[in-house]
Amino acid sequence: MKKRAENTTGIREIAKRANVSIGTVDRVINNRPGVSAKTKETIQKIIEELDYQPNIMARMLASKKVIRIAALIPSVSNETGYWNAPLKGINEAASEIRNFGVVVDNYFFDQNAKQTFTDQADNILKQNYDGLLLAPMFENESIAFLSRCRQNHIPFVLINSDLADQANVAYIGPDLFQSGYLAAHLSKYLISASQTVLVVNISREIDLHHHLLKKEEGFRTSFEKEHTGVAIDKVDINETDYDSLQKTLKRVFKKNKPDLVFVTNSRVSSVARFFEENKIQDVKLIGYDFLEENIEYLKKGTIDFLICQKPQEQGYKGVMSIYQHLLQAPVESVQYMPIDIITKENYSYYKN
Amino acid sequence: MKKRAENTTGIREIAKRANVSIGTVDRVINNRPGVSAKTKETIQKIIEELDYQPNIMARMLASKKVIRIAALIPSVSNETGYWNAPLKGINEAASEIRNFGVVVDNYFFDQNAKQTFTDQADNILKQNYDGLLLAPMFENESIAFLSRCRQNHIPFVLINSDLADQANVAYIGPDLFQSGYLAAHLSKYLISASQTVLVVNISREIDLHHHLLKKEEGFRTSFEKEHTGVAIDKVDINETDYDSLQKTLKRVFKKNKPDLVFVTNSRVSSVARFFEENKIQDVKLIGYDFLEENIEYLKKGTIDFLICQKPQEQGYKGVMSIYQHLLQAPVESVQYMPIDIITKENYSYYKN
DNA sequence: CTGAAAGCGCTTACAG
DNA sequence: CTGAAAGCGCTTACAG
Repeated sequence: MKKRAENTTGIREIAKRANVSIGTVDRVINNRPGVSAKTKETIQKIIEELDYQPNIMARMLASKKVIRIAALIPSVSNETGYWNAPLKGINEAASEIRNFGVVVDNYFFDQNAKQTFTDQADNILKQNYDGLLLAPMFENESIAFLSRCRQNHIPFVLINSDLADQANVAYIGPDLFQSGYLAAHLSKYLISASQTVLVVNISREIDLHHHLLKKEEGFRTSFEKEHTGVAIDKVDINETDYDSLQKTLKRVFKKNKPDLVFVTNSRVSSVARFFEENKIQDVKLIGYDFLEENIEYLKKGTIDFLICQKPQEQGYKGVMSIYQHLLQAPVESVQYMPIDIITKENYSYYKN
Repeated sequence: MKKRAENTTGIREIAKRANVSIGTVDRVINNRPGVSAKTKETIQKIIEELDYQPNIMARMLASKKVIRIAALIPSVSNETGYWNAPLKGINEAASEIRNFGVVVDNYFFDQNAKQTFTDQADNILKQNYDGLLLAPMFENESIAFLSRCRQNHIPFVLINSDLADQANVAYIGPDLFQSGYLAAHLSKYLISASQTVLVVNISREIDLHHHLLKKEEGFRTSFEKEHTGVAIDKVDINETDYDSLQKTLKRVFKKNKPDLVFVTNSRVSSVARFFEENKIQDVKLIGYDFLEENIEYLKKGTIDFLICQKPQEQGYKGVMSIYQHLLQAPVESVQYMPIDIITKENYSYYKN
């Protein structure tokens, strides 16, 4: 390896040109008070001329600072292993930047209990982190939390589902509306005009899981726009255990059996199980996420296709984005994930 | 931000415990000669006990070293813009690690002239880089080049197409065989048994573009394995200009018109143009890569689907992998890209 | 074979 | 408002 070229652009060079000490230069670079307007100006001019870029390594070393990032995401439940993937991405990013003085602490909440969310939010605020990565599953609670983060000048990125007007550094995740829209578009290949579609939202806190509703909205819009004459019913299932789900679906199917079911999240495998146990074979089924249980049903043909949006990458990029921001580097504020279609034919090639 | 905890694990602490100077500790950490076997051993023991991890930032700063990486990839020709995407990924990675004393130099060669490849290879070897990123489009020339890299102890990663037994740090790109295999699998939905398929390889140096042949092999294997009775013809087109291509295809189609054409690289748009100009509408068409001209034909329905394998990510991960390796971090040695299927329905959501 | 000193490009008290 | 000194955790000559 070669030696770095003689440094003629450092803080020392600036000091020499401005006829001041490096301490003064440091003050204006870091916007610290105690510099006369005049010297400040001359120094800034020189900085521009030299196109000075601070040496991040020297800075981190000298300041002995550690960048502390908190990540708050749902815990992996026995109902769905989805959050394994974002967590993996978060940990991957964390280990890549550990060498550069960054610590990432993971916090988890139960998607079925919003109290656990607010508890963890309080926890995080007490610890005074430098940045936050959040999966804002509960809308109102998230908004309250983020408002307190803003008060404490803690920048944050959002992953998995978006929240409008939160002054977040970045959103990394699906375009929820488009995701539902594409699902509808593909559905049109599976059914014909004037058939019936059923949208199924499964969540104990549906009113709070705004992201499900955005997907539903995109789904409906696609059908409405193209005037297919397809009728769209919907059902919200507020209990996530299989028995409750079965009871509800039985009732709905008895009343009006659909030709296609669109499940707005990863719990599509429960519906597939319902199909299997009740020998329902003529109903198409679409849902979300590359989970082992979903893939099983995809293989068998019970599920027709799954939509997946790179959950691991969301975690990885989420951490990297907040880190880049804390390093004062520019960060793309909206990073939509691609909308991947998983079928029986290509699932074995998919990388989560 | 918090102060880093009191450092009780640094080189200084090791020196104290071993009753030596930090210079000696440095020598054993970096495997430099001039340390007695005995002190070396005691120091190593302490390093293990403390689970000592060197501070990369301090190391880079003190050594004034710059990590220099060369990237050698095809230039963007007017025939195909494919290599824009990997280049973008390379540059993205380069700018992310520039702060950490890394310089990435890009070199380009003309895919239609292997001389330009060997010239650039010579160039790179003269400059004594610390690491190399290579798209080994020309098989024999690449093998010769890499053998010289090994002699010079320059580690390298391969992207886009693999080469066996080269002792590379990593391969990042498609599983070529599987890519062709999946293409064949999906083709079966477009045609029926006992129809005819034509494989088209377009390249001025086909014998050297081994990666096209690997895709063809996967494609054939899939059909053979499932005994569909489909007949597979093939044609190699050695001139990449449209007129030559048209002439050849006209001849082939006259003799035996296929029901489906599989183009093994991104030049599928030329075949689409041929279809269009000659009013061929009943032949299915499959090819590679998310390029503007390909997407145009996909929209029109001339191309049925495209296979795409994250070219930008290949460039990004290629640089990051060689960088991690030079930092002594472990790197996954085979990183296959997902095999994405692009259709009229989902192309607008695809991220290259 | 080993040690002591200087320095990498910054930041952080402290002194004036 | 400004400067001089010490130090971050290493590496690099140089001296012995």
